[in-house]
Amino acid sequence: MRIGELAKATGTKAETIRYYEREGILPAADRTTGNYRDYSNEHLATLSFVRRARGLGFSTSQVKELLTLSDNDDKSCSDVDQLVRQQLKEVNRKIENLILLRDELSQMLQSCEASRIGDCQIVERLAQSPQVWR
Amino acid sequence: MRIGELAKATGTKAETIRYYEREGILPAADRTTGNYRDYSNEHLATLSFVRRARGLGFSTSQVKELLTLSDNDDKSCSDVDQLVRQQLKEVNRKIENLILLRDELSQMLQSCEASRIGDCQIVERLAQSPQVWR
DNA sequence: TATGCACCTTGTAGCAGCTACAAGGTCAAG
DNA sequence: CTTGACCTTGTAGCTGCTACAAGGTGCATA
Repeated sequence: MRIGELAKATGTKAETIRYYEREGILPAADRTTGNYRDYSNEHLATLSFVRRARGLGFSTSQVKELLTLSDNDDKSCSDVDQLVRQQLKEVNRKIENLILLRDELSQMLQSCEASRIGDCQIVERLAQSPQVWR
Repeated sequence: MRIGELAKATGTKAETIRYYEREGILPAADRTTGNYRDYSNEHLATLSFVRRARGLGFSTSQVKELLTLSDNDDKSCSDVDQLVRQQLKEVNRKIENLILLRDELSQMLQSCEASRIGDCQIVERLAQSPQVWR
């Protein structure tokens, strides 16, 4: 199948697929006589895997690791487990930070609604609140 | 005050401060005879504002807007309110996505612990699960 | 006065993960 | 034989910094 078809099938832009090839994330495809990339079902499966892992927040280098691991059937499972655990931790960290952030933002909104007229309390808050972030 | 001092005072790298100047986020400072940037307390206040807003997840262009708004005292409050509301919405969206993501990741881990030996269930899941993300 | 050292200057390139061109080649339908 | 959809490579851009390199400044000390 050509790049456009693969793109459609996986919801990936053709440019992104070529980018993955350049980066060694997706193996290079065979070429047709007209020099078009010619993808196999293997490619389709791998690209789906890649997109899924990326969608789960794994970095491209983590995705590469996952792909390598999933190729060697022996001893890989604990390593994969480790990667997933690490990613889960990271996601939890992000969630916590975002919740703090959300609380601050909604407090801002509340303080604004309290002050009908006059100086904007939000701006004040932005300028003065304690530096809780990060 | 020189850039290093401002950097320390705000927890910002000097390079980032110069970047903000280039991008028109922070106004350019006066120069000393030796061509060093010489910052005022106004700059300090503005940079604190910028860092705080960035820490709350506002993009640099949103930060610019906020700064412009906070300069014109009239009619600005509702615009600021709008920006904050928009950002809050964005943050909530991110939180929801991350929670979905977390659930998937922990399900993966559970399926892995279930299968003591043999093929890695995580890899299977990565390859096959429905495309829930995004 | 010389020298060392911390600090500053500009300019440029790099990071991730794409995305968006431009300029041209291929191929099937009409 | 032309049109138009698709493909090719190459390069530059996006966000928000960060990290150099090569050189200038300013102050304390020998």
